[in-house]
Amino acid sequence: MQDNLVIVESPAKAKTIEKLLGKDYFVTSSYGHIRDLAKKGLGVDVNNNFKPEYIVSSDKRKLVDELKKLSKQAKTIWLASDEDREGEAIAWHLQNVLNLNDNNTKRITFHEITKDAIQNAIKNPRTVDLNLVNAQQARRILDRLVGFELSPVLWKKVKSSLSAGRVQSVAVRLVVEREREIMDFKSESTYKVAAIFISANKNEKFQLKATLTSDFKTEKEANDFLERCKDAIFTVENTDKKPSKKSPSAPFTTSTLQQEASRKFRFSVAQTMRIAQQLYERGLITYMRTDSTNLSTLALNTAKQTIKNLFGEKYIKTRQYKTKSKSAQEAHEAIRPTYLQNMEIEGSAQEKKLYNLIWKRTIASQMADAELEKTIININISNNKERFQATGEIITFDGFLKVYMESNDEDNENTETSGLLPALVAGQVIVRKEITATQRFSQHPPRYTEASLVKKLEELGIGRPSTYAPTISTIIAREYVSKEDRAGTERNYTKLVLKSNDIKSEKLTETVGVEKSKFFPSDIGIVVNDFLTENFPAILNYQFTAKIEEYFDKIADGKLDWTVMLNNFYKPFHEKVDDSLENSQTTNAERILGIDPKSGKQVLARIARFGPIVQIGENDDPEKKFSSLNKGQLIETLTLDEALKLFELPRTIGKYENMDVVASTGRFGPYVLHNSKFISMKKDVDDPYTITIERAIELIEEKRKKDTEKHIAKFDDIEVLNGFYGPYIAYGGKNYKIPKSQDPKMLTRDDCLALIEAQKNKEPKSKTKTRKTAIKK
DNA sequence: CAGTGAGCGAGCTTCCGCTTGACTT
Repeated sequence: MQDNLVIVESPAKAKTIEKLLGKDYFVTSSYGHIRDLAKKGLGVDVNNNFKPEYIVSSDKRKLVDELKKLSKQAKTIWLASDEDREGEAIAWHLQNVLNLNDNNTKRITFHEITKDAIQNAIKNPRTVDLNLVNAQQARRILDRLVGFELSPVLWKKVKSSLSAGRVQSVAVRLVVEREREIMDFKSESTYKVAAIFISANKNEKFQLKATLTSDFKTEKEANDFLERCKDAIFTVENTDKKPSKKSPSAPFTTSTLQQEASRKFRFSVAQTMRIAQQLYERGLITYMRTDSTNLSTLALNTAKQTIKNLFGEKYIKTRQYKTKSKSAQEAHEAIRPTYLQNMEIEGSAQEKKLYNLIWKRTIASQMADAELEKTIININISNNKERFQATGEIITFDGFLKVYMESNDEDNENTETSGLLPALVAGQVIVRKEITATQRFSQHPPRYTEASLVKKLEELGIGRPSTYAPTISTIIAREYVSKEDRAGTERNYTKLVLKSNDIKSEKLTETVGVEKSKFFPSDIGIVVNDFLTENFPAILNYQFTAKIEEYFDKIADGKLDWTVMLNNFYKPFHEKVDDSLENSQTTNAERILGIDPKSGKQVLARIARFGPIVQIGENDDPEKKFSSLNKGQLIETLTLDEALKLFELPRTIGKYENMDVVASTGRFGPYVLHNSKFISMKKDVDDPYTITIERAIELIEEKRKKDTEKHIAKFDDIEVLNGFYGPYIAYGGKNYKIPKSQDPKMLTRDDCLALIEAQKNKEPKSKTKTRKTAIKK
């Protein structure tokens, strides 16, 4: 056993550091925090200066025993957890739980895993910084108090098992408020005018695209303008050339990586993190949970060399990026390839893609600015005060654009910029070839994607790199929000075209409102948000986290006592909790929609035990009827007509083989019911309100055919079936794989039994798993 | 899997941030 025991947070990091430190050091890891507030109850004694009750979590007990043993054998213990608030707390917990002595325990930190940095750290040890630890305790305890006092209020006033917290509740608020902005949004149309000009001289050939600098509100105005253009003379007023520059973006942090992977590859944030973790564990990239844009000197030098080799000296520009977020704790580097000279790696398609993206972003960040030349040509209209403008942009030096271009959230369809413009001179007359006025509609603010929500949270300083993905999972798991697609609707628009001396008006249609993987709030999400913003505005305030972070900073600087800070927060907060438990209304989002013309009874929408419903008849009406809302419908926006339509299902549409055929919508979408068999309707093809008996029979027959194909063979109690993932064997309620080498049609009973036996033996030992990720009931 | 929509009320639920596994379909 070595004399020196070094404890870091992550095992992958431990491995690299051990290599750098040599044989006198044994490096191991704590796997993050080793203990936490007690799970049962509050875990904090609010009447005794917020004394925390810390418990080593069950899945860490073995590890802690191991660390205890190792620390007893070592002469010196080096606590090398991260340099931030959480890392300091980990060191402190280790010291306490492992009963480490002050005289042989040393706290070291480094933000670069290089031999120099680590040896330097070893030379300059310190003791655990209790102020920083206290800032972490304050953070931890405040989050516990908020979460564990607010959630029970929701259980009582809204629905059991709900949750609230400093981070998740604000995330939900963002989604709900965006949806409300969209509900209130009134789309307005304008007429945008674009023209194509050609030369007045027949020997000179060019086409110049230009747009009018102002829009028209109505079709009449646009038409009048085109009328005037008929006789107008178009003259180049002036041309203007301006050089401009584009600079590369900073290297990746967790959130920018999530955003780019989402925009470029449509990865979910969890997916991105999973892939990045694999790259990290294989030693291919630096740590993937970071808010730092910092690059090590080693990385800067390798980048320089790599750029020089690939593109030449003039593409190099060494840059050090300042980390934007104030809360940045600079414990890590930016996310970058460990070996920048490797542009590509081996691995799965996804790993290759993500790695290459990280490589490009890192290399680009150390490359020269791109140089552009922007040309603007203003075109005067003889009988109009408006003017046309053509803009062109050419790249005079590509610089970093050679490897990387950041994607944009908004698809900016309106900005039309061409490349090189024809060389025109002021005073030159040009001729119109075509002028069009197209009706365009203003768009509602975009719904959040996973990545854009993360971006927004980061801007507000809410959440940390390690929690962005879990926060998204939580608000989905609680069913406050859902990630959905929407088909979009058709919209008519008008286009006026002036060609020669005719103005033609065309009626066109376009599809609008198509959504892919966007966040929509649920009814329960809306109710919970409204309740919380009404009763606990301070906590739901977007600035709340930023404000308390200032206090945590003061605690870390030793300028504020953490218990004083907590007391100042907790007293009014807890009073509000008590007051709310006592006095606030329980809420079920009830909304009266109107009167059912058939029965004359009241129609009402509300949240019931299993979700949102509409109800015809008062609560005390013994003949009241219910129906669930369809997917995508919200209580807040449901109309009386939509509500009544829900009661048209289930619908008997006819008979087949002497049995009723019923169309309806269930939990899994629209279906046809026949002979007590359910057959799903085809998405975007069938509609339960309009489906005919002929089409229903088609579906029934189709299903039957599929079912017969499903059964490949049957031997008494063993069946060979065709499943979603291919053929398999079903026996005793369990499924077994069929190796690719065997033809499922040729299997005998004995073959099957052999396969079953073979797979039974290597059945995995069942481990008890209890993690918060499995939140579903 | 394609329903229910209350009801006695017991007993449970819940936070945020550090870390990796071990589940399979």
